[in-house]
Amino acid sequence: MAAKRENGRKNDPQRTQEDILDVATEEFTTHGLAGGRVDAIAEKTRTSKRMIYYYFGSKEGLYLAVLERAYRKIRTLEEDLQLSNLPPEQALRVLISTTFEHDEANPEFVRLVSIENIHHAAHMLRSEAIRDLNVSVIETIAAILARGVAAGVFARKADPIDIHMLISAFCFFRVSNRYTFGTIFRRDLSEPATMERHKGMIADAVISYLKT
Amino acid sequence: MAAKRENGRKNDPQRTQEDILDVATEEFTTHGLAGGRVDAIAEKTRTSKRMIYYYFGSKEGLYLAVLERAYRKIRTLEEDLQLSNLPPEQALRVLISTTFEHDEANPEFVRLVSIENIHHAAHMLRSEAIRDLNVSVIETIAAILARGVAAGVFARKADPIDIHMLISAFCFFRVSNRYTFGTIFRRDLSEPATMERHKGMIADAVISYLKT
DNA sequence: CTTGACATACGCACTAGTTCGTACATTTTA
DNA sequence: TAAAATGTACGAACTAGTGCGTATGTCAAG
Repeated sequence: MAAKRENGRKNDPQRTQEDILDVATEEFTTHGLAGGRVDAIAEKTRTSKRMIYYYFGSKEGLYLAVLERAYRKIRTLEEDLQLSNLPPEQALRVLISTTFEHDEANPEFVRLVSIENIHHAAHMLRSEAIRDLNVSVIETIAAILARGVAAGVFARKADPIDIHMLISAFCFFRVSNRYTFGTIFRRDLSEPATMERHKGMIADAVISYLKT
Repeated sequence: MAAKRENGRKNDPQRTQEDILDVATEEFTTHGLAGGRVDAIAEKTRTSKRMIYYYFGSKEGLYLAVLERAYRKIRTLEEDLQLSNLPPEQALRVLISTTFEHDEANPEFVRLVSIENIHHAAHMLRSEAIRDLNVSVIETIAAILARGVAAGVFARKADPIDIHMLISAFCFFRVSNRYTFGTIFRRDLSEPATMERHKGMIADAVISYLKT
């Protein structure tokens, strides 16, 4: 919006807040909630610590803002996916691909969710915006499964939430457990060839499961 | 080993250390490494903070000891599993069942691994004991897969580490993401009926994948 | 179009409380 | 008595949060 002038201050609340959230996301995802330092965030910001408290009230408030922004980002990406035209099997493959690539492309989000689980999802509980999410994915899957069963391509009547979990678990784990898994098995999970193989594997596993 | 006498102190270093480790495990798994408080651990212990530093040197030293003990506990459990007598498909089902139940029975372990991943597996790297683990599982899976392919029951030549990941991801995710998943989908993952269904699902998914 | 009043945006430097770690004293065991 | 094990009390450093003063933008009155 407004260009930055050389001399003197230029008020730009929106940009200041975005800047704080960017830095805070980085800090929290690499050190956790308790491990993240407000002073460290302040230092890496264009602005000061005082501003963090001015806008977000507390460390927890800042963390919650980071979490909500991360979820909001996803929602926008998940929405426009036209699957009802595709045949069931192909629709499912597209959905799985999308989930896979999404987790791969958003490790900060994956890490935030991991952190939330360590804290028993305490902050998510307080945010209605977040809870109401993800439900759309279930409806999408339910529709695909129903079409598949009706068309006779899927033999098994599976629960859509279970299927979502089967897909999500694999895609999420690849990112969330990248470091321990990589260390133990000396394997780089972010290598393109490995990624492609894994993407194919989870899709084949889900589909062959449904066909049996 | 040594019984506790009523009057006066009874030196029992082993027991003291075990006690500290028990409490520390609880503290770290519920608050993370940075969030865990040494003073809180000391208070819940039969002994004092001084002893924590006497035996473990530092907070990180204590954390590492907790981590190593958790891994050691697993190794002992995983060893005696006689699968080479069973037909491949059944052997795989037993292995999957074991993994599933193991993760379910050891949420502290799952949480420690999650915490390690947030810290980029930095502590695991420094512990040789931990790195050399898990390799036996891969050999077990490799043997089962080879037998299955030879016998013609498995059509697909899969990589054992990939298969381990497919299994492990699902079992791990159910426990590690219990809170966020439960919150979003209002589903209690520790319910017996749900557990049984999921255990069957992951086994069926892996096996139908290999048969395709 | 200038001036001044007021709300919002911002920064410095400080405080109160916490947290890891230790010096020192003491007890138990051998 | 020496060595190992343990308890108490304290300190140095860190960390979340704040008091207070300043800059900037807006809008209405002159």
